[in-house]
Amino acid sequence: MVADKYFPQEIESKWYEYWVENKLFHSEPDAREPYTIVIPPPNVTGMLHMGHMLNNTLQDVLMRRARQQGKNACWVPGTDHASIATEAKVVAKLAAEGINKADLTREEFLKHAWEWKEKHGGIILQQLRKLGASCDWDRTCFTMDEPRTESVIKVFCDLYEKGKIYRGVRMVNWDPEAKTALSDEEVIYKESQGKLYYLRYQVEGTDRYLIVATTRPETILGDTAVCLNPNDERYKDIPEGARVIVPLVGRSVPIIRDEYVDIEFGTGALKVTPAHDVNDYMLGEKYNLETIDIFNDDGTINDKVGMYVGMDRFECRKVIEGDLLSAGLMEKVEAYTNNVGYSERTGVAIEPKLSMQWFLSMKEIAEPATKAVLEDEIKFIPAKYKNTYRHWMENIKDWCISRQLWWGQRIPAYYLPKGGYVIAPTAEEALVKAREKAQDETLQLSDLRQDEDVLDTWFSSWLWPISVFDGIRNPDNEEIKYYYPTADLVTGPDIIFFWVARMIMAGYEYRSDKPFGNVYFTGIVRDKLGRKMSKQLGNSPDPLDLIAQYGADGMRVAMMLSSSAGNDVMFDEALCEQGRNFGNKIWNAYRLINGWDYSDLMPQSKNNATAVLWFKNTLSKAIAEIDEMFASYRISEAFMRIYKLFWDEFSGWYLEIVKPAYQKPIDRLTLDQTREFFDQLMRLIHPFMPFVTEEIWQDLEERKAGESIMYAAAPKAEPVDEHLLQRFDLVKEIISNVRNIRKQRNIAQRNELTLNFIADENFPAELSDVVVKMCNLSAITAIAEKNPAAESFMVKTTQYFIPMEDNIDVEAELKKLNDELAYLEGFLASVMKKLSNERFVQSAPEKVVANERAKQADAEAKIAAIKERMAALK
RNA sequence: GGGAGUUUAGCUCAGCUGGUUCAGAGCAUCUGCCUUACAAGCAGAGGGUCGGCGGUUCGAAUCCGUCAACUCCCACCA
Repeated sequence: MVADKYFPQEIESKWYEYWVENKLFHSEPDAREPYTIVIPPPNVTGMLHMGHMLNNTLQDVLMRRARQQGKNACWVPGTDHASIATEAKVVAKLAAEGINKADLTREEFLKHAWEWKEKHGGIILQQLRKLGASCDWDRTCFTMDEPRTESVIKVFCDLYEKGKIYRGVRMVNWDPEAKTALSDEEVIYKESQGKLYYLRYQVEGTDRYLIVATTRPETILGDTAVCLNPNDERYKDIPEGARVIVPLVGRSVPIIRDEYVDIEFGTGALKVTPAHDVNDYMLGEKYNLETIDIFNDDGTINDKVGMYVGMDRFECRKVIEGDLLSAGLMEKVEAYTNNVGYSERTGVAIEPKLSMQWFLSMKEIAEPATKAVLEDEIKFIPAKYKNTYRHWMENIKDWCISRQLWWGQRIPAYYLPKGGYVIAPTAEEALVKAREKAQDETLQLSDLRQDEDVLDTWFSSWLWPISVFDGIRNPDNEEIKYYYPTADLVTGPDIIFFWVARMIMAGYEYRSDKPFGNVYFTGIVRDKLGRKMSKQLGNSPDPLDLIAQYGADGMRVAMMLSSSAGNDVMFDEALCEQGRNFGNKIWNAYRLINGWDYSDLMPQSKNNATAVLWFKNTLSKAIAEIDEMFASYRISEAFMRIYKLFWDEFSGWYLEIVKPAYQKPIDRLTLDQTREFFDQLMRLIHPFMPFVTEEIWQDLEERKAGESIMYAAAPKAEPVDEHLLQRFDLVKEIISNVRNIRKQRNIAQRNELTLNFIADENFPAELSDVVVKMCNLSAITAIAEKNPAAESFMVKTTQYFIPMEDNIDVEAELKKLNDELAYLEGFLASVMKKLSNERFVQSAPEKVVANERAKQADAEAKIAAIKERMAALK
């Protein structure tokens, strides 16, 4: 017996515990077909936000649906160590305690970091439970736990041995806040308002000045050339080998000429700072220029040049601007908008910086991964992301995988005392290799120095679908063979390069197989004004508050209601309310049938038999459509179909038809069939609303201990009697017409009416009991002639009359008929226009033409009937 | 600068290979109802030149061209 009122909060935690206690989420390899999803691991110290809600609701729907289909469903949860983000948080926390990271040893810092992880880590997974996520918690992984770390190190060593990992000095994106290199993907370009400074460079030994435009005057400290376009007429007179003096710095640097310089931009003269600009770096390489790195790792000026030492780069820009002005070396300053790269994690402006980093060469590894997506071996939903993917993959650059951080997997490179390094998974193995390499058996562990850097977080998570089943360390284990490749991946398009593409590469590199069959891209959750949800705007509701208020089921419905694949979700709290209301509807429908008395003696009425037959077909038809929608990943549509099935067709029509009169019993057969329908409906709804459906399903019958709707088979579609459904639509239309007349004439439902009709083939005689009940008719009888003293209406070609004791409003009736006539004549005219068009009759398919002829006949019959009726009224 | 996508009712979106008067759904709105499952509800109603223009076709929301607006991705000329 369920409670009177629907309070989701009262049932949800109960069933979640039940599922967990009975290990209903747990999966082990067996004979069934596997269905696997690996969770996109959230940041270990993160908090749940609306994006997680959307993402995990979808995954849970897919999981629960798979279980209903008899698959062995396994959803692997876990968290990501998120090296930069987490390290930044720990640094900030230590700073708040007055501890400077620089004063700590690596070991001390990591101790703090692990403490932080133990304290905050996994909160997010606890939160997911509130949503009803059916993850196999026994399998919870962490990208930096031991098996995952060993896998990462093993892969690093392997790729190194394959010659795919190399070390070198390159221009990288430097984050002066986190003091680490970033990959290209971690840099976000934003338009910013800046200035374009025109600086005066004196041509050495002359009075002439070259005017050079730059957005970054502070980098003059690192200037090692000025570059002109060889075709630039303005500078033809400047002799080869001329030099200029860098303003303020006084350094003499060569003038070089290269077509790279855009004659149109600025003055056509470019200052070259090879250490601090990617393009300048390439010029520097080409012309063998000196490289002067003027910044410290934190973005302050170093002592290389001996000016402005210790000053922050932006502070320095201001000061230099003033100094240039007062020295008369500034021609002018213009407002200028340009794109500046910012760190995705810390938000500070990126400083291009030359440094020694580790790279993974991507070209080869990308090939099979590109092919897999283009050939639909892996399907993207929606498919439009295939283009994005292809474009990136075909222009892929090497991946900078080293980070100057401590929180992460330390690069297994060990430097020898006399130069050179070896790569090995452990220090002991490294020592063996080092002794061999150095031809020195006396080398000790303490002689080796391990690389200080850690690996990019994504270098760990790209292995996720494999490493969670230990498929890197033990490639032949039973689990990886059973669960891999996984079925679906649900994630956001923002990490298509960071993660999705790289998982595909790792999949082919390490399993020679795809990591997943389908990638379902969700959109971004925005507020109802279309703005991204953000902490600063304060427009991001706390999902847990919403769950507390509307229930997890309501929350899940809200996520399903407006999210077709790849589209952003405009979230509105009203959607949660709608979800909760639907839960309430289900609850009350169940309370209704649950409260019915039944009688074994009572035969099933024709009315009830009809209703049961109709709903059986309606249900089957819906199931077939829902199956189709799931198959094409139109999950929101599937939900909406179920929503309408339950609310309109089941509650609005079926239950109203079979509902016994007050305090009257229902016949046993109808009751049983209704409860069976309810059972099926609960199963259909369960993937979307697991809690309320479990509560009711458990109440519907005595269940065995540990039994759950989660494993009740999905309802199957039976063949549908379309003719019956069409005939029933006539019934609905008749009922609706009668209701309208009642309303217009203000006749209460409890007052019986008589309904007459002029019989023809469009009168659903076999279903008429339903009309009698729903319209509260004393009788429904055929008459031969029109009844002028009656309200009338028409359904298809059949005319209906409700005799009225008082006079009917002839004027109004005529007007009604007239409107209808006008409509039908217009309709007929449009049909005739087509049919009289020879070319239409010739070129249109037969079916279409036949259809038009049928419409013609139908309209003509109706028009005739209306005209007769009008004549009778007059 | 290059590319992709979007534009249909007040809002969020369906509308797949052109063909029913094809212009739909949910929500919101309006009207009438506390009818003993549910007012978190029931019964009804209104609401759109399918972004603009042009073309193909017997026939266009649907195909083509063009213009406009918005969104996103990539590149990063100082």
